[in-house]
Amino acid sequence: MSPKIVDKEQKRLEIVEAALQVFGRKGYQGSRMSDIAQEAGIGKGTIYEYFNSKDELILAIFEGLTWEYEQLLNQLAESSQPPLEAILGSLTQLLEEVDEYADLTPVCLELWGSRLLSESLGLREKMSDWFERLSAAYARLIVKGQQKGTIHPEIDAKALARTLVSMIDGILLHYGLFRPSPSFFSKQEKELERMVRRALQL
Amino acid sequence: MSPKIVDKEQKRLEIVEAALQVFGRKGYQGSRMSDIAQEAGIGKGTIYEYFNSKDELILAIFEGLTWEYEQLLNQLAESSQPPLEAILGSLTQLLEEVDEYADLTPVCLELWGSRLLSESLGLREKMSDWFERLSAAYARLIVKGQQKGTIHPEIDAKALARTLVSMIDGILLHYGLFRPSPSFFSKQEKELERMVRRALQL
Amino acid sequence: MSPKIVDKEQKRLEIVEAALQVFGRKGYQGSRMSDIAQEAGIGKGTIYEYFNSKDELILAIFEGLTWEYEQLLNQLAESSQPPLEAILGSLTQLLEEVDEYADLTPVCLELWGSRLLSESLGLREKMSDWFERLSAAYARLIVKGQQKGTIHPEIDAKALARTLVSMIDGILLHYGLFRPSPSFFSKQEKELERMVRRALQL
Amino acid sequence: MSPKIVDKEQKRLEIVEAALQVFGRKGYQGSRMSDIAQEAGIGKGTIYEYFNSKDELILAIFEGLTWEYEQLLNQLAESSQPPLEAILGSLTQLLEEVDEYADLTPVCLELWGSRLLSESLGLREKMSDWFERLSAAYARLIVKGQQKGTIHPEIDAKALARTLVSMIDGILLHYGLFRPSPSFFSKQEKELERMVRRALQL
DNA sequence: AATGAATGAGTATTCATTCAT
DNA sequence: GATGAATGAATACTCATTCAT
Repeated sequence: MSPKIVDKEQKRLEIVEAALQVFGRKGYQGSRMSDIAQEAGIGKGTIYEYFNSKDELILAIFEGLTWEYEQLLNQLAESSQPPLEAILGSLTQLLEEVDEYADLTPVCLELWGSRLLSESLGLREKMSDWFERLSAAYARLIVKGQQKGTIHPEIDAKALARTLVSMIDGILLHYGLFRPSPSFFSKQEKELERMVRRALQL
Repeated sequence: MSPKIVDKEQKRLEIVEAALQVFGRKGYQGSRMSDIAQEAGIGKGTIYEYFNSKDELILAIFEGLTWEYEQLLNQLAESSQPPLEAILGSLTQLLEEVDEYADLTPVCLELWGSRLLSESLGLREKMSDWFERLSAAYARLIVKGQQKGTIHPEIDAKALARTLVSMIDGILLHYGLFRPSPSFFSKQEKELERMVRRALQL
Repeated sequence: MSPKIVDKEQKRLEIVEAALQVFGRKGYQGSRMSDIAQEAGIGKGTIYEYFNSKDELILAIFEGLTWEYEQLLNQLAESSQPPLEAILGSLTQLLEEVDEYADLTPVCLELWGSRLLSESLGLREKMSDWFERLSAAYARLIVKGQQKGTIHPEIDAKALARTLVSMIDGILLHYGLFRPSPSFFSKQEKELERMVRRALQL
Repeated sequence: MSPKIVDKEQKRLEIVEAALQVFGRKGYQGSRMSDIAQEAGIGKGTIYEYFNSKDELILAIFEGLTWEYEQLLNQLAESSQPPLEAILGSLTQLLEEVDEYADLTPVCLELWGSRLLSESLGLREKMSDWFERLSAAYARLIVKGQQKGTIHPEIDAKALARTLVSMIDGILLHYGLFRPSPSFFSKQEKELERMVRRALQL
C-alpha cells in the first residue's frame, strides 16, 4: 500500500518488459543479465532485487502468458455460442492476438527445445498441461455439438481436438518465425477457418 | 576410391550418428564435444579431423534431413496420383516416418529458437526455404486439382498450402515433444486426413 | 551529555552486540551487513551512521576485548600476591572467563588467518602486541619470583613467559572450537595448573 | 605406467605446490585461481584438469599434511622409548618440523575459523579427529608410564594429554603467525621440554 | 536521523578449439 | 591420422556501500 510497494511492482514489470525485449532480440542464452539491465536503464544488481535468477525472470514472463491463456480457457468454457462457433471463435482469437506474443516465439522454442532449461524450469510439463487443457475444452465442445447434431457424429472428439491444438500451435509458431505479410496471413486465417468448419460440420 | 577415402566417409558418418544420439539425449547446448567423441568411441580431437566445429556437426545432421526432405519433394512432383491423393499421401507419409526424427525434435526447436545459432548456421533461412518449397508443391497440386475440378475452386491455393505446412509441422513437433501413444496418434492421423480431405473436396 | 549523544552511544553498543551475535553464528565472511541490521532491528543503512565499514565493526568488537584484556594486565601488574600465585591466578582467570568469548573464537581465527583482513585491520600487529605485553608481565613476575627464591632460578623468564602465553592461547582456541564438556575442561584446568606450578617451583 | 600418467601426477604436484605458495602469500579467500595458474606457469583452465574446484585444491594440500601426521602417530605408537621420552620426543619433533608448515599456518586458521569453508570441507571434523587421536596416543603413553612408575600417578592421563595437544598447537600457531627468532624459539623449546618433563615426572 | 533501493566490482567455472606428440 | 592435455574467453551472481528520500 505504501508508495514503495507500488514502485516495486512497477519496476518489476519494467524489468520483465525489458527482458522480453532483449530475449526477443537475442534469445535466452544469448542475452546477458547486463543486457537486460541496460535495456531497463538500471544496474545489473538491481535485477536481483526483484528476481533471484535469470530463470526466475523467464518464469515471470511465462506467468504472463499463462494468465492470458487462462482467460482463453475461461472464455471457451463460459461461451454461450453454439459449439462450432465457439471453437472457430477461439481459433480466430488466437490468430488475431498472434502479434502480442510473436516476438517471444523463438524464445519459447529455445527454452522448450533445450532439455536443460526446459526441465529445470518445468516448462515441458507446463506446456503439456496447457495443451491438454485446451484440447479437453475443444473436445467437450465437439461432443456437445455432436449431441446437438451440429457437429459430424463420426468424429473422434479427443483425437480431433488434440490435432486442432497441434495445428494451431504450428501455425502460431510459423507466424512467429517467418512473419508472413498481414494480407497473406489473413488469407491463411480464412482457409483455416473454412477447413475447420468443413471438417466439423455435418 | 582409395580405402582411405572410404574410411573417412565411413568415420564421418559414424560421428554424425554419435552426435545424433547425444544431441537427442542431452540437447545441443547440453552436449559436449567430449560426449560425442566418447559415444563415437574416438578421441575428442578426432572429431575436428572431420568437422571444423560443433556447428558444422549440426549442419551435417541437417543435411541428412535435407536429403530425406528432397526425396519427399521429388515424390510429390513426380507423383502420378490425382492431386488430392498426392497431398493426402504426402501428409500420411510424413506422419508415418515421424518416429525416425522424433528424437531430434527438441534439438530442432532448440536450434531453431536460438537466435544465435539459428542465424550463424543459416538455419532460419534454410527452414524457411524448406517450408516454402513444400508449400509451393502443395499449391501446385491444389491448382491442378482445381483445374481438373476435383478440388474446391474457391480455395486460395497458396494460403491453404502454406497453412497445411504449418499445421503438419505443428503436429510433428507435438509428436516429438509429447509422444502420444501409437493408438491415439493413429486416430489423430485419421482425423487429420478426414479434415484435409473435406477441406479440399468440392 | 545531551540525550542525543546518549542515544548514539547506546545504539552503537546495540549494533556491536548484534554484530557479535551474528558473527558468532555465521562467521565474518558469512555475515552480511543486512543480517546484522536485522539482528539489531534497524535498517541496513543505519549501521553506516555509526560505523564506516564492516571492518570498523569488527574493530569495535576487538576494542571491547582489548578493554577486558587491559583489565587483566592491570590486575597482574598491581597484584599483591606472590609471583607464582599471581601467574597461576591469571591463567585460572583466563580459563574461567573462557565462555564469554568462546563464541567469538572461530571469528578470531578467521580474521587472524586471513591475510587480507588481518593486515588491513592491523589485527596481526595488535594481537602480537597483546601477547607480547602479557608475556612481558609474566616474565616480570617470574624474575621477581626468582629474586625472592620462590621460582626456579634456571628458568629463562622471557622464553617461558612467551611459551605460557602461546600455550594458554592454544587451550582457549581448542576450547572455543571443540567445546569440551565442563567436567573434562575442569580436569584440564587442574592439570594445567599442576603443570605450571611444578614447572615454576624450585 | 605410460609417460602420460607420470606427467599427470607430476603436474598435479606442481599445481599443489603453486597453490601452497599462493595461499601462503595471500590466504585462501585472497587467492584467485588465476594467481595459482600463473604461479604454476599454466593456464587457468588447466587447474581444472587436475582438480574439480578450489576446495578440492585445498583438500589436496591438507591430505599432504594428514600423511605427515599419520607418520607421527605411527612413530608414537611403535616407539620403543620409555613413555616420558616418547612424549618429549614427539613434542620436540613437532617443534623441529615447524618451518615446513609455518607458511600454511594462516591459511589453516582462515579455513578453520571460517564456518562456511570449514564445514563444507569437513575440516572442523577432520581437525577434531586429528587432535583426539594424538591426545589418545599421549594418554596411552602416560598410563603406561604410570604403570611403570616413571610418570606421576596422580595425573589424569586423558585430561593432561588433551591439554598437551592444545598447548603444542598454540605454540605452533604462534610460531607460524609471529615467527620468533630461531634463537628465542630454541629457548622456548627448552623451557617447554623442562616444563613437560617436570609435570610428568614423579 | 533513518532507511533500503540501487549499484557494479569481483571471481569460480565450463567447454569448444588447438596443437604438440 | 589420432589423440587429449592445455587453453582462456565468457558470464551469472553476491554483497558492501552509497545516497535520495
